[in-house]
Amino acid sequence: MDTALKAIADPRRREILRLVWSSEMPATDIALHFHDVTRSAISQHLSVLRQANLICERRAGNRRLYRANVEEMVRLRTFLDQYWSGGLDRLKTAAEAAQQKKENRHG
Amino acid sequence: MDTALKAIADPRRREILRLVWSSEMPATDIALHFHDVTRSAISQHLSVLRQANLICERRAGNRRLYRANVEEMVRLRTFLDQYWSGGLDRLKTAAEAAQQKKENRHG
DNA sequence: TTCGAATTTCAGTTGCTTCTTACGTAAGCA
DNA sequence: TGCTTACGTAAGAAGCAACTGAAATTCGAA
Repeated sequence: MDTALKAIADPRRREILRLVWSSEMPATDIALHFHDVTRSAISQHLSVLRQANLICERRAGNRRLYRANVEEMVRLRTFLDQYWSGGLDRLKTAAEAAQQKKENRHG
Repeated sequence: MDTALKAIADPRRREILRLVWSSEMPATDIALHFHDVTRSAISQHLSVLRQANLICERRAGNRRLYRANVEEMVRLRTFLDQYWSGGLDRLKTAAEAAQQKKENRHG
């Protein structure tokens, strides 16, 4: 989970995921979207995403087609949601406790 | 936003945020929760979180009290939500397009 | 088999992250 | 004033991350 979080912390990798979310795309096409780095760099980003299990690779002849692993993306979002809602729950509990205290003082 | 994402990509920093989410806590107490690193390391994590605007600092005499910047946390979550829902939207559009194509073929 | 295209992998550089130890500083107390 | 507590900051080690350019791999085509 930590690997995935680190993977999406990079804007280039988020952009790659965006490209391959709704349809698969060959590595070259992905690389063409980035004018400031080499293909090699993109290939390495793809490798990071693959290790984080955030993309799937399919070979078709000469090419390698990538697409986002939506299941894993959803799992990551669930993890984040739980993290946030856990925090908000504690905040709520703390607010209620403070309220209780106040009422006790004034009652 | 990127700074914030990188900040929460670290499990120790997520744990710190969890500690100070619902109530403020002095640096020493925060550090005491971590038995495997020095106080200095925690201080540096706090500095990373502060630069990401994810925590607020308040000085009280000798001490420095930290608490999560909930507004910023919410903003970060919103950003992530938009990222995900953007992806799911594209996925939906792509699925509909594929469906349309299929119907055209068969019609 | 030989060539070219698509793509990864390797080697090397540069810069960032995380950590430790040591030091600096400000507030509070004797 | 001098000591202690609660911190941050500096300096340096070790490891990791992001790149580039060159070499290797793998497939399709001639």
